[in-house]
Amino acid sequence: MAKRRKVSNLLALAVLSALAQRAMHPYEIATTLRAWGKDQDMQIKWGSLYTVIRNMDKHGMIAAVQSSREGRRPERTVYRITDSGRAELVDWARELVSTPMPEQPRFRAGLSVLAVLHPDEATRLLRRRLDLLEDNLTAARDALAQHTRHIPRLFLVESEYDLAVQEAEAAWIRSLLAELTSGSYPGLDVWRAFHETGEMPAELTELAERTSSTE
Amino acid sequence: MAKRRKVSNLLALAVLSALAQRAMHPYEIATTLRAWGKDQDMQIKWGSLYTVIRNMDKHGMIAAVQSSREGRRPERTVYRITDSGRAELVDWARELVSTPMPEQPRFRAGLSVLAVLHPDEATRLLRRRLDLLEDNLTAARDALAQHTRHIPRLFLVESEYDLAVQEAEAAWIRSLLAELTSGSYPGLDVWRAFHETGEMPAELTELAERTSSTE
DNA sequence: GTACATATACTCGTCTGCAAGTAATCGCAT
DNA sequence: ATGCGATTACTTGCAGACGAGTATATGTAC
Repeated sequence: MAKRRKVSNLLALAVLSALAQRAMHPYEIATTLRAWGKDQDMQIKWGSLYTVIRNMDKHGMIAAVQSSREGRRPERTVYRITDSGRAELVDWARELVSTPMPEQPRFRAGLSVLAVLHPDEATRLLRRRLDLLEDNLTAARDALAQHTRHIPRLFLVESEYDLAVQEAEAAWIRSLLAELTSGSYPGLDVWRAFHETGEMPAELTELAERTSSTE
Repeated sequence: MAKRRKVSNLLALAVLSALAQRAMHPYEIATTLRAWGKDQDMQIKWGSLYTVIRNMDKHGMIAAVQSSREGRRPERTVYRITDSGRAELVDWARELVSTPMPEQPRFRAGLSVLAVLHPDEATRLLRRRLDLLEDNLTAARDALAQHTRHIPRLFLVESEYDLAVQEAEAAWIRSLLAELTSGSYPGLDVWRAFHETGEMPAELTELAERTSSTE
Protein backbone atom coordinates (compact mmCIF):
# COMPACT_ATOMS: atom_id res chain seq x y z
CA MET A 1 0.00 0.00 0.00
CA ALA A 2 1.86 3.03 1.21
CA LYS A 3 5.20 1.94 -0.17
CA ARG A 4 7.85 2.64 2.37
CA ARG A 5 9.81 5.77 1.38
CA LYS A 6 13.55 5.47 0.90
CA VAL A 7 13.93 8.45 3.21
CA SER A 8 10.99 8.53 5.56
CA ASN A 9 11.79 11.58 7.71
CA LEU A 10 9.35 14.37 6.83
CA LEU A 11 12.28 16.77 6.97
CA ALA A 12 13.21 15.30 3.59
CA LEU A 13 9.93 16.59 2.17
CA ALA A 14 10.77 20.09 3.30
CA VAL A 15 14.28 19.79 1.85
CA LEU A 16 12.83 18.71 -1.49
CA SER A 17 10.42 21.63 -1.51
CA ALA A 18 13.25 24.05 -0.73
CA LEU A 19 15.54 22.62 -3.43
CA ALA A 20 12.65 22.73 -5.89
CA GLN A 21 13.05 26.52 -5.73
CA ARG A 22 16.80 26.62 -6.28
CA ALA A 23 20.04 24.82 -5.41
CA MET A 24 21.32 25.43 -1.88
CA HIS A 25 23.72 24.08 0.68
CA PRO A 26 22.32 22.36 3.78
CA TYR A 27 22.69 25.25 6.19
CA GLU A 28 20.95 27.55 3.73
CA ILE A 29 18.12 25.05 3.33
CA ALA A 30 17.55 25.09 7.07
CA THR A 31 17.48 28.88 7.36
CA THR A 32 15.21 29.18 4.32
CA LEU A 33 12.78 26.66 5.76
CA ARG A 34 12.76 28.49 9.06
CA ALA A 35 12.15 31.78 7.28
CA TRP A 36 9.18 30.19 5.53
CA GLY A 37 7.85 29.03 8.88
CA LYS A 38 8.11 25.39 7.80
CA ASP A 39 9.62 24.61 11.18
CA GLN A 40 6.02 24.64 12.40
CA ASP A 41 5.19 21.78 10.06
CA MET A 42 8.09 19.48 10.84
CA GLN A 43 11.02 19.35 13.20
CA ILE A 44 14.23 20.79 11.78
CA LYS A 45 17.06 19.36 13.86
CA TRP A 46 20.64 20.04 12.86
CA GLY A 47 21.74 16.49 13.40
CA SER A 48 18.92 15.09 11.31
CA LEU A 49 19.37 17.56 8.48
CA TYR A 50 22.77 16.25 7.43
CA THR A 51 21.79 12.61 7.92
CA VAL A 52 18.67 13.09 5.82
CA ILE A 53 20.51 14.98 3.10
CA ARG A 54 23.22 12.31 2.92
CA ASN A 55 20.51 9.67 2.49
CA MET A 56 18.67 11.68 -0.12
CA ASP A 57 21.92 12.05 -2.04
CA LYS A 58 22.57 8.32 -1.78
CA HIS A 59 19.12 7.61 -3.21
CA GLY A 60 19.52 10.07 -6.06
CA MET A 61 16.81 12.53 -5.06
CA ILE A 62 19.33 15.32 -4.88
CA ALA A 63 22.84 15.73 -6.26
CA ALA A 64 25.88 17.77 -5.26
CA VAL A 65 26.44 20.68 -7.62
CA GLN A 66 29.71 21.95 -6.24
CA SER A 67 31.73 21.66 -3.14
CA SER A 68 33.49 24.89 -2.37
CA ARG A 69 35.84 25.67 0.44
CA GLU A 70 36.19 29.40 1.01
CA GLY A 71 39.31 30.20 2.94
CA ARG A 72 39.66 27.68 5.70
CA ARG A 73 35.92 27.47 6.47
CA PRO A 74 34.22 24.12 6.60
CA GLU A 75 33.37 22.77 3.21
CA ARG A 76 30.02 23.78 1.78
CA THR A 77 28.29 21.37 -0.55
CA VAL A 78 25.56 22.86 -2.71
CA TYR A 79 22.82 20.44 -3.72
CA ARG A 80 20.21 20.56 -6.47
CA ILE A 81 17.05 18.51 -6.81
CA THR A 82 17.05 15.75 -9.44
CA ASP A 83 14.17 14.55 -11.62
CA SER A 84 13.72 11.59 -9.34
CA GLY A 85 13.63 14.00 -6.40
CA ARG A 86 10.92 16.04 -8.05
CA ALA A 87 8.94 12.87 -8.66
CA GLU A 88 9.35 11.87 -5.05
CA LEU A 89 8.17 15.29 -3.87
CA VAL A 90 4.99 15.11 -5.94
CA ASP A 91 4.30 11.47 -5.13
CA TRP A 92 4.83 12.05 -1.42
CA ALA A 93 2.59 15.11 -1.44
CA ARG A 94 -0.11 13.04 -3.13
CA GLU A 95 0.12 10.36 -0.49
CA LEU A 96 0.14 12.72 2.47
CA VAL A 97 -2.82 14.67 1.19
CA SER A 98 -4.98 11.77 0.07
CA THR A 99 -4.44 9.10 2.69
CA PRO A 100 -5.41 9.51 6.34
CA MET A 101 -2.98 7.76 8.64
CA PRO A 102 -3.51 7.02 12.32
CA GLU A 103 -1.65 9.60 14.36
CA GLN A 104 -0.90 9.33 18.04
CA PRO A 105 -1.07 12.76 19.58
CA ARG A 106 0.39 13.04 23.06
CA PHE A 107 -2.87 14.37 24.47
CA ARG A 108 -4.61 11.18 23.37
CA ALA A 109 -2.04 9.15 25.28
CA GLY A 110 -2.62 11.36 28.30
CA LEU A 111 -6.37 10.87 28.11
CA SER A 112 -5.89 7.12 27.91
CA VAL A 113 -4.50 7.20 31.46
CA LEU A 114 -6.77 9.93 32.75
CA ALA A 115 -8.24 7.53 35.31
CA VAL A 116 -4.99 7.46 37.31
CA LEU A 117 -5.67 11.07 38.33
CA HIS A 118 -8.24 12.19 40.90
CA PRO A 119 -11.24 13.61 38.98
CA ASP A 120 -10.87 17.00 40.66
CA GLU A 121 -7.23 17.19 39.63
CA ALA A 122 -8.07 16.01 36.11
CA THR A 123 -10.59 18.82 35.90
CA ARG A 124 -8.04 21.39 37.03
CA LEU A 125 -5.46 20.15 34.53
CA LEU A 126 -7.94 20.13 31.67
CA ARG A 127 -8.92 23.68 32.47
CA ARG A 128 -5.25 24.64 32.43
CA ARG A 129 -4.82 23.01 29.03
CA LEU A 130 -7.87 24.83 27.74
CA ASP A 131 -6.48 28.16 28.92
CA LEU A 132 -3.12 27.58 27.28
CA LEU A 133 -4.84 26.37 24.14
CA GLU A 134 -6.98 29.48 23.94
CA ASP A 135 -3.92 31.70 24.32
CA ASN A 136 -2.22 29.80 21.50
CA LEU A 137 -5.31 30.12 19.39
CA THR A 138 -5.57 33.89 19.76
CA ALA A 139 -1.89 34.23 18.89
CA ALA A 140 -2.21 31.88 15.91
CA ARG A 141 -5.30 33.65 14.62
CA ASP A 142 -3.49 36.99 14.84
CA ALA A 143 -0.40 35.68 13.10
CA LEU A 144 -2.48 34.15 10.35
CA ALA A 145 -4.39 37.39 9.82
CA GLN A 146 -1.09 39.27 9.50
CA HIS A 147 0.37 36.80 7.04
CA THR A 148 -2.78 36.72 4.93
CA ARG A 149 -2.04 40.31 3.99
CA HIS A 150 1.22 39.46 2.23
CA ILE A 151 1.05 35.77 1.40
CA PRO A 152 -1.51 33.95 -0.76
CA ARG A 153 -3.82 31.66 1.19
CA LEU A 154 -2.51 28.63 -0.69
CA PHE A 155 0.75 28.93 1.25
CA LEU A 156 -1.02 29.26 4.57
CA VAL A 157 -3.38 26.36 4.11
CA GLU A 158 -1.55 24.27 6.76
CA SER A 159 -1.99 27.03 9.31
CA GLU A 160 -5.68 27.26 8.58
CA TYR A 161 -5.97 23.52 9.06
CA ASP A 162 -4.03 23.66 12.28
CA LEU A 163 -6.30 26.37 13.60
CA ALA A 164 -9.42 24.39 12.76
CA VAL A 165 -8.13 21.30 14.53
CA GLN A 166 -7.04 23.18 17.62
CA GLU A 167 -10.38 24.92 17.80
CA ALA A 168 -12.06 21.51 17.73
CA GLU A 169 -9.82 20.32 20.55
CA ALA A 170 -10.68 23.37 22.62
CA ALA A 171 -14.40 22.88 22.02
CA TRP A 172 -14.17 19.21 22.98
CA ILE A 173 -12.32 19.98 26.21
CA ARG A 174 -14.86 22.67 27.01
CA SER A 175 -17.74 20.22 26.70
CA LEU A 176 -15.92 17.59 28.77
CA LEU A 177 -15.23 20.18 31.46
CA ALA A 178 -18.89 21.14 31.50
CA GLU A 179 -19.85 17.56 32.29
CA LEU A 180 -17.15 17.20 34.91
CA THR A 181 -17.94 20.39 36.78
CA SER A 182 -21.72 19.96 36.63
CA GLY A 183 -21.24 16.41 37.91
CA SER A 184 -23.22 14.97 35.03
CA TYR A 185 -20.32 12.88 33.73
CA PRO A 186 -21.40 9.23 34.06
CA GLY A 187 -19.31 7.24 36.55
CA LEU A 188 -17.87 10.35 38.16
CA ASP A 189 -18.86 9.14 41.65
CA VAL A 190 -17.20 5.75 41.15
CA TRP A 191 -14.09 7.44 39.82
CA ARG A 192 -13.95 9.75 42.85
CA ALA A 193 -14.64 6.91 45.31
CA PHE A 194 -11.81 4.88 43.82
CA HIS A 195 -9.34 7.69 44.47
CA GLU A 196 -10.63 8.64 47.90
CA THR A 197 -11.23 5.22 49.43
CA GLY A 198 -8.86 3.24 47.22
CA GLU A 199 -11.77 0.92 46.59
CA MET A 200 -11.79 -0.58 43.14
CA PRO A 201 -15.40 -1.45 42.22
CA ALA A 202 -16.07 -5.03 41.18
CA GLU A 203 -17.12 -4.09 37.67
CA LEU A 204 -13.75 -2.48 37.05
CA THR A 205 -11.59 -5.27 38.43
CA GLU A 206 -13.49 -7.59 36.18
CA LEU A 207 -13.02 -5.28 33.22
CA ALA A 208 -9.33 -4.98 33.84
CA GLU A 209 -8.91 -8.72 33.85
CA ARG A 210 -10.76 -9.31 30.64
CA THR A 211 -8.09 -10.05 28.11
CA SER A 212 -10.38 -10.96 25.24
CA SER A 213 -10.34 -8.51 22.39
CA THR A 214 -13.09 -5.95 22.52
CA GLU A 215 -13.16 -5.55 18.76
CA MET B 1 10.01 23.30 31.53
CA ALA B 2 8.81 19.89 30.54
CA LYS B 3 11.65 18.06 32.25
CA ARG B 4 12.94 15.45 29.86
CA ARG B 5 11.66 12.00 30.88
CA LYS B 6 14.19 9.29 31.64
CA VAL B 7 12.27 7.07 29.25
CA SER B 8 10.53 9.23 26.69
CA ASN B 9 8.83 6.63 24.51
CA LEU B 10 5.07 6.78 25.12
CA LEU B 11 5.05 3.00 25.09
CA ALA B 12 6.53 3.29 28.57
CA LEU B 13 3.38 5.07 29.73
CA ALA B 14 1.26 2.18 28.53
CA VAL B 15 3.60 -0.31 30.20
CA LEU B 16 3.30 1.59 33.48
CA SER B 17 -0.48 1.63 33.25
CA ALA B 18 -0.54 -2.11 32.57
CA LEU B 19 1.82 -2.93 35.43
CA ALA B 20 -0.23 -0.68 37.71
CA GLN B 21 -2.92 -3.38 37.46
CA ARG B 22 -0.68 -6.35 38.21
CA ALA B 23 2.80 -7.75 37.63
CA MET B 24 3.35 -9.23 34.17
CA HIS B 25 6.07 -10.32 31.82
CA PRO B 26 6.75 -8.25 28.68
CA TYR B 27 4.89 -10.39 26.20
CA GLU B 28 1.85 -10.45 28.47
CA ILE B 29 2.00 -6.65 28.77
CA ALA B 30 1.85 -6.33 25.02
CA THR B 31 -1.12 -8.66 24.60
CA THR B 32 -2.97 -7.01 27.48
CA LEU B 33 -2.43 -3.57 25.96
CA ARG B 34 -3.63 -4.78 22.61
CA ALA B 35 -6.70 -6.32 24.21
CA TRP B 36 -7.43 -2.98 25.84
CA GLY B 37 -7.13 -1.30 22.48
CA LYS B 38 -4.20 0.82 23.70
CA ASP B 39 -2.43 0.05 20.44
CA GLN B 40 -4.64 2.79 19.01
CA ASP B 41 -3.09 5.28 21.41
CA MET B 42 0.58 4.47 20.89
CA GLN B 43 2.68 2.21 18.73
CA ILE B 44 3.46 -1.16 20.29
CA LYS B 45 6.44 -2.56 18.43
CA TRP B 46 8.14 -5.74 19.62
CA GLY B 47 11.60 -4.37 19.25
CA SER B 48 10.78 -1.24 21.21
CA LEU B 49 8.96 -3.07 23.98
CA TYR B 50 12.03 -4.84 25.29
CA THR B 51 14.30 -1.83 24.88
CA VAL B 52 11.83 0.35 26.75
CA ILE B 53 11.31 -2.18 29.53
CA ARG B 54 15.06 -2.60 29.98
CA ASN B 55 15.41 1.18 30.35
CA MET B 56 12.50 1.42 32.75
CA ASP B 57 14.11 -1.29 34.85
CA LYS B 58 17.44 0.53 34.76
CA HIS B 59 15.73 3.70 35.99
CA GLY B 60 13.89 1.92 38.79
CA MET B 61 10.34 2.47 37.51
CA ILE B 62 9.78 -1.25 37.39
CA ALA B 63 11.55 -4.21 38.99
CA ALA B 64 11.93 -7.87 38.10
CA VAL B 65 9.86 -10.08 40.38
CA GLN B 66 10.98 -13.47 39.17
CA SER B 67 12.66 -14.96 36.20
CA SER B 68 11.25 -18.38 35.47
CA ARG B 69 12.25 -20.77 32.79
CA GLU B 70 9.55 -23.35 32.08
CA GLY B 71 10.89 -26.36 30.28
CA ARG B 72 13.29 -25.20 27.65
CA ARG B 73 11.26 -22.11 26.68
CA PRO B 74 12.91 -18.72 26.57
CA GLU B 75 13.26 -17.11 29.95
CA ARG B 76 10.30 -15.07 31.14
CA THR B 77 10.94 -12.15 33.43
CA VAL B 78 7.93 -10.90 35.37
CA TYR B 79 8.03 -7.21 36.28
CA ARG B 80 6.13 -5.19 38.84
CA ILE B 81 5.72 -1.42 39.05
CA THR B 82 7.71 0.40 41.76
CA ASP B 83 6.67 3.43 43.81
CA SER B 84 8.86 5.59 41.63
CA GLY B 85 7.15 4.07 38.61
CA ARG B 86 3.73 4.91 40.01
CA ALA B 87 4.92 8.48 40.61
CA GLU B 88 6.19 8.69 37.04
CA LEU B 89 2.88 7.43 35.69
CA VAL B 90 0.89 10.07 37.56
CA ASP B 91 3.32 12.87 36.83
CA TRP B 92 3.47 11.99 33.15
CA ALA B 93 -0.32 11.81 32.93
CA ARG B 94 -0.50 15.27 34.51
CA GLU B 95 1.89 16.70 31.96
CA LEU B 96 0.27 15.11 28.93
CA VAL B 97 -3.20 16.22 29.97
CA SER B 98 -2.36 19.75 31.04
CA THR B 99 0.23 20.92 28.53
CA PRO B 100 -0.46 21.34 24.83
CA MET B 101 2.57 20.46 22.74
CA PRO B 102 3.04 21.23 19.05
CA GLU B 103 2.32 18.11 17.07
CA GLN B 104 3.21 17.59 13.44
CA PRO B 105 0.52 15.53 11.78
CA ARG B 106 1.45 14.12 8.39
CA PHE B 107 -1.53 15.77 6.74
CA ARG B 108 -0.21 19.15 7.81
CA ALA B 109 3.11 18.38 6.13
CA GLY B 110 1.20 17.33 3.03
CA LEU B 111 -0.77 20.58 2.98
CA SER B 112 2.44 22.56 3.32
CA VAL B 113 3.46 21.30 -0.13
CA LEU B 114 0.00 21.33 -1.66
CA ALA B 115 1.11 23.89 -4.22
CA VAL B 116 3.32 21.35 -6.00
CA LEU B 117 0.16 19.57 -7.18
CA HIS B 118 -2.14 20.78 -9.92
CA PRO B 119 -5.24 22.29 -8.26
CA ASP B 120 -7.55 19.81 -9.99
CA GLU B 121 -5.49 16.90 -8.75
CA ALA B 122 -5.32 18.39 -5.26
CA THR B 123 -9.09 18.61 -5.29
CA ARG B 124 -9.43 14.96 -6.32
CA LEU B 125 -7.00 13.84 -3.64
CA LEU B 126 -8.72 15.86 -0.95
CA ARG B 127 -12.03 14.35 -1.90
CA ARG B 128 -10.51 10.91 -1.67
CA ARG B 129 -9.19 11.70 1.80
CA LEU B 130 -12.58 12.98 2.84
CA ASP B 131 -14.24 9.76 1.65
CA LEU B 132 -11.78 7.57 3.52
CA LEU B 133 -12.11 9.76 6.59
CA GLU B 134 -15.88 9.48 6.54
CA ASP B 135 -15.67 5.70 6.30
CA ASN B 136 -13.30 5.66 9.26
CA LEU B 137 -15.61 7.91 11.16
CA THR B 138 -18.69 5.74 10.67
CA ALA B 139 -16.70 2.69 11.76
CA ALA B 140 -15.25 4.51 14.78
CA ARG B 141 -18.66 5.83 15.82
CA ASP B 142 -20.11 2.32 15.61
CA ALA B 143 -17.26 0.79 17.57
CA LEU B 144 -17.54 3.46 20.24
CA ALA B 145 -21.29 2.92 20.55
CA GLN B 146 -20.70 -0.81 21.01
CA HIS B 147 -18.02 -0.31 23.64
CA THR B 148 -20.06 2.23 25.55
CA ARG B 149 -22.46 -0.57 26.44
CA HIS B 150 -19.86 -2.51 28.42
CA ILE B 151 -17.15 -0.02 29.33
CA PRO B 152 -17.49 3.18 31.39
CA ARG B 153 -17.02 6.34 29.35
CA LEU B 154 -13.95 7.26 31.41
CA PHE B 155 -12.03 4.48 29.67
CA LEU B 156 -13.20 5.56 26.23
CA VAL B 157 -12.43 9.23 26.63
CA GLU B 158 -9.49 9.04 24.19
CA SER B 159 -11.74 7.58 21.52
CA GLU B 160 -14.29 10.32 22.01
CA TYR B 161 -11.52 12.87 21.63
CA ASP B 162 -10.23 11.18 18.51
CA LEU B 163 -13.67 11.20 16.99
CA ALA B 164 -14.14 14.90 17.70
CA VAL B 165 -10.81 15.79 16.09
CA GLN B 166 -11.40 13.66 13.02
CA GLU B 167 -14.84 15.16 12.59
CA ALA B 168 -13.26 18.61 12.66
CA GLU B 169 -10.76 17.56 10.02
CA ALA B 170 -13.53 16.23 7.81
CA ALA B 171 -15.51 19.44 8.19
CA TRP B 172 -12.46 21.54 7.37
CA ILE B 173 -11.70 19.53 4.23
CA ARG B 174 -15.34 19.78 3.18
CA SER B 175 -15.25 23.57 3.38
CA LEU B 176 -11.92 23.76 1.51
CA LEU B 177 -13.34 21.51 -1.20
CA ALA B 178 -16.38 23.74 -1.51
CA GLU B 179 -14.13 26.72 -2.25
CA LEU B 180 -12.00 24.75 -4.68
CA THR B 181 -14.87 23.30 -6.70
CA SER B 182 -16.88 26.51 -6.78
CA GLY B 183 -13.75 28.31 -7.90
CA SER B 184 -14.05 30.86 -5.13
CA TYR B 185 -10.70 29.97 -3.59
CA PRO B 186 -8.51 33.09 -3.88
CA GLY B 187 -5.51 32.64 -6.16
CA LEU B 188 -6.93 29.52 -7.78
CA ASP B 189 -6.37 30.92 -11.27
CA VAL B 190 -2.73 31.78 -10.57
CA TRP B 191 -2.19 28.34 -9.10
CA ARG B 192 -3.70 26.68 -12.18
CA ALA B 193 -1.76 28.93 -14.58
CA PHE B 194 1.49 28.07 -12.85
CA HIS B 195 0.89 24.36 -13.44
CA GLU B 196 -0.43 24.66 -16.97
CA THR B 197 1.95 27.22 -18.41
CA GLY B 198 4.83 26.71 -16.00
CA GLU B 199 4.75 30.44 -15.52
CA MET B 200 5.68 31.51 -12.03
CA PRO B 201 4.04 34.87 -11.32
CA ALA B 202 6.34 37.68 -10.23
CA GLU B 203 4.71 38.03 -6.82
CA LEU B 204 5.55 34.41 -6.03
CA THR B 205 9.15 34.45 -7.17
CA GLU B 206 9.63 37.47 -5.00
CA LEU B 207 7.95 35.76 -2.09
CA ALA B 208 10.08 32.65 -2.48
CA GLU B 209 13.25 34.71 -2.39
CA ARG B 210 12.34 36.60 0.73
CA THR B 211 14.45 35.07 3.43
CA SER B 212 13.58 37.53 6.15
CA SER B 213 11.52 36.06 8.94
CA THR B 214 7.78 36.59 8.58
CA GLU B 215 7.25 36.56 12.34
C1' DG C 1 1.11 -40.23 15.08
C1' DT C 2 2.91 -36.84 12.26
C1' DA C 3 3.06 -32.86 9.58
C1' DC C 4 1.99 -27.95 9.50
C1' DA C 5 0.19 -23.83 11.10
C1' DT C 6 -0.17 -20.73 14.85
C1' DA C 7 1.01 -18.81 19.27
C1' DT C 8 4.52 -17.81 22.70
C1' DA C 9 8.47 -15.21 24.06
C1' DC C 10 12.11 -13.09 23.30
C1' DT C 11 17.17 -11.48 20.93
C1' DC C 12 20.05 -9.28 17.54
C1' DG C 13 21.84 -6.00 14.53
C1' DT C 14 21.03 -2.20 11.78
C1' DC C 15 19.56 2.17 10.73
C1' DT C 16 18.03 6.69 12.24
C1' DG C 17 17.61 10.73 15.02
C1' DC C 18 19.79 14.15 17.14
C1' DA C 19 22.44 16.64 21.16
C1' DA C 20 26.62 18.26 21.68
C1' DG C 21 30.92 19.41 19.93
C1' DT C 22 34.15 21.88 16.70
C1' DA C 23 36.02 25.45 14.27
C1' DA C 24 36.26 29.22 11.36
C1' DT C 25 34.49 34.04 10.33
C1' DC C 26 31.97 38.32 11.24
C1' DG C 27 30.35 42.28 13.66
C1' DC C 28 31.25 45.71 16.89
C1' DA C 29 32.22 47.62 21.11
C1' DT C 30 36.02 49.25 23.69
C1' DA D 1 43.89 46.43 17.45
C1' DT D 2 41.77 43.27 20.30
C1' DG D 3 38.68 40.82 22.73
C1' DC D 4 34.27 38.29 22.53
C1' DG D 5 29.75 37.02 21.45
C1' DA D 6 26.98 35.76 17.50
C1' DT D 7 26.72 33.50 13.12
C1' DT D 8 28.03 30.18 9.75
C1' DA D 9 28.57 25.43 8.69
C1' DC D 10 29.23 21.13 9.50
C1' DT D 11 30.97 16.33 12.19
C1' DT D 12 30.84 12.91 15.69
C1' DG D 13 29.14 9.52 18.57
C1' DC D 14 25.80 7.41 21.05
C1' DA D 15 21.20 6.12 22.47
C1' DG D 16 16.85 4.57 20.90
C1' DA D 17 13.56 2.47 17.53
C1' DC D 18 12.25 -1.53 15.32
C1' DG D 19 12.27 -5.20 11.49
C1' DA D 20 13.64 -9.58 11.11
C1' DG D 21 15.14 -13.60 13.01
C1' DT D 22 15.08 -17.62 16.39
C1' DA D 23 13.42 -21.31 19.02
C1' DT D 24 10.07 -23.82 21.56
C1' DA D 25 5.25 -25.24 22.50
C1' DT D 26 0.63 -26.10 21.30
C1' DG D 27 -3.27 -27.02 18.61
C1' DT D 28 -5.46 -29.68 14.75
C1' DA D 29 -6.42 -31.94 10.61
C1' DC D 30 -5.82 -36.08 8.26
